[in-house]
Amino acid sequence: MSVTRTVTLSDVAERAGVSATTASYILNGRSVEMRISADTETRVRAAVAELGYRPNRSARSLRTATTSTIGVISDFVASGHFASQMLTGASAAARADAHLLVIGETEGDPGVEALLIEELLERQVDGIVYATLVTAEVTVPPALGRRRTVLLNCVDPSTVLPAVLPDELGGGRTAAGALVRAGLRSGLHVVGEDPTPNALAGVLRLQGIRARLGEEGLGIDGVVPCPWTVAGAYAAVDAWLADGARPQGLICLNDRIAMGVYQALAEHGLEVPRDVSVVSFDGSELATWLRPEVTSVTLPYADLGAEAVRVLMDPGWATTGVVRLPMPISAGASVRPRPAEVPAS
Amino acid sequence: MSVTRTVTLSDVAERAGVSATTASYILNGRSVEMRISADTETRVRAAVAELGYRPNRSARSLRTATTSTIGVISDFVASGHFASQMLTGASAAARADAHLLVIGETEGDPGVEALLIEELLERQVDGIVYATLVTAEVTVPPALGRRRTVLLNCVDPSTVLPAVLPDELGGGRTAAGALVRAGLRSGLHVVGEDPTPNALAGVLRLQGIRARLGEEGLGIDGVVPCPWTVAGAYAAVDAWLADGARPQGLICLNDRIAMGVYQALAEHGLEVPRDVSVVSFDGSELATWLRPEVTSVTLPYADLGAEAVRVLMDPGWATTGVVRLPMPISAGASVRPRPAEVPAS
DNA sequence: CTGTTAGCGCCTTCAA
DNA sequence: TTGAAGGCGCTAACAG
Repeated sequence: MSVTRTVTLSDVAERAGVSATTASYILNGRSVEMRISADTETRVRAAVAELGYRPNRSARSLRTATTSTIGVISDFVASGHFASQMLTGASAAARADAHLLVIGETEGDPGVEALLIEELLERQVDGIVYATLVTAEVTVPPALGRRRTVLLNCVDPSTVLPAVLPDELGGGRTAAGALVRAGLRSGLHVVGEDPTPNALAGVLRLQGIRARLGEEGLGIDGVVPCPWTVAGAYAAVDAWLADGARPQGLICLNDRIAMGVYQALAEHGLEVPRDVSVVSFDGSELATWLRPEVTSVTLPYADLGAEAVRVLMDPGWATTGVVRLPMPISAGASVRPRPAEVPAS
Repeated sequence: MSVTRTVTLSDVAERAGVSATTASYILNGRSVEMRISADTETRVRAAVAELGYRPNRSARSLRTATTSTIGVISDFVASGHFASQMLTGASAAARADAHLLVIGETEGDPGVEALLIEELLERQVDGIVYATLVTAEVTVPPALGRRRTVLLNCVDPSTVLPAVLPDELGGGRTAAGALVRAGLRSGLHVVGEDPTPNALAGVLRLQGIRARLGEEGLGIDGVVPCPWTVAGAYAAVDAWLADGARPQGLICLNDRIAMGVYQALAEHGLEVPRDVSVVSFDGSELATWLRPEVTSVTLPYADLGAEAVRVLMDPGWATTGVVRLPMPISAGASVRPRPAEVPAS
């Protein structure tokens, strides 16, 4: 029942009858390079197992000035309902490179943010991922200039820092394309409106939608403005329908809006997709919960997180620029197939 | 344009014309205790600012054997849809104590789990929070025995480790109480069934429901078994209603089930709460998205996370035992008020 | 009140 | 192929 003292590398070396140097080489996978005898290696590894030796990273970090740790600064990503997938993707990518994530959630407070960045820097993280819940333009704190940094789901026009974000423009095109392919040519409306000043998603999605429709000589008949919430969308669309609107196709700027739209349509006896085709954005679980499941252009959160970490680790890091990841469409049953296609044979 | 060498404590000391010891005392807030002159302190702080000094935690950790870092081992918490709030709560509580969180998401793989625990231990984390997405019984890996550990949202019957989880039994009572208070005395059914073998939530909620109803001389008329998903609940309840069932009150074991139930009820022309009162569990955002908003017994995720960290930091840690946090009810409009109450005046 | 000294555990040149 | 020695940056006795 002795007090369990920490087992150090020299304990292992002693036990194996070698010097700490030799043990260090072996444990760092340099035994071949150092041409260490198989026998020695076996003895050292045995000693490690018997003693339950575990390297002390603080010591190693002090010596090597690396920590195998990546810092994540985020506003609300961790708490976010599905943006937390960014963390998962990042975590998996980090692990693939034997790194761990230290997270600092700022809850949107610049003071907290500055504090947490300082905290990460003191901890000697090998790099920092600066993530935002909402795709937006930001100005990163200057303190980050001193450490390898990648922006996740945001861009800073004032720097050349690498950034990873979804291809919202392409996503907009994809959404519109789904309606075009279904043969819809009129009565097309967008539901939702850009909520925050520096958010990018809404603007770009709308732009993509217009571009794609334009290629077909089409356009949207209008935008039903509403907040990006279920209740907000319901209220706006309910009033709009009560006013006599009879749309053919609705593009909802996110899945929550789609849910509100479904509720409003039901209220007015309109059925999806029989009376109205609906397409949406996010590709969240909510999309699959609706009846019928809504076709949604997916925000590839996990991929974004993983890619950000990959860029961070990449030697060519500095010249990466802005990476835009595709937004795949997740097909539901909310778009009425083109009539001609049904009896195709 | 010199190469920016790391600024060390002795650089600061030199600049301020004092020894490193003195500088260290000052920066660790021990200047009063050490009765250091105000003038000296001022000079040191000025030097820190001028040089942009930032302490190196690796060195400090090596010396003090503490890291101001808490490790979190979780299966799917980070990616989880709303359980990620546990992380937020934990993060906030940790920050309140100047700690940061290092997360290791295992994705349910025991091999990965063992690896990540090792990784955390090597990094000398001050403590470990072992969290699960689903409230369940687990067996924690033995490696955790060597470090201060708290279980979050799970218990390990084979150990005396402190655990923090929701009071599901009380939650069940609360849910049933909502229906009792509304004057419902018959036609009460539970929707959902325990999905996984070691999950605790379903069993305890049901038990709480039965206990509360029992106090009123009531009972549930039956359980409509179904998976804890929207589609699963819809299918089960739709079939059940088609069979002629006409319930008065439904207690859904989670919010997704409630959504499926709403869909099925609508399909059969039944209105909430006019025809059927509905109560549910989770208190997720989804609950507020339904029309009418469903009354839901809330899983206090953020509190759970915060409490786990608090327990971990507590000196009396070892004797904490199992902490059960209350599940508050979030009132919606899905329970029909007792008729007598309407014309109360 | 402040400075001197001695490591924390590990990696890595250098010498053997 | 292995060992001895030094130091990463910081803290904490112990002296003055």
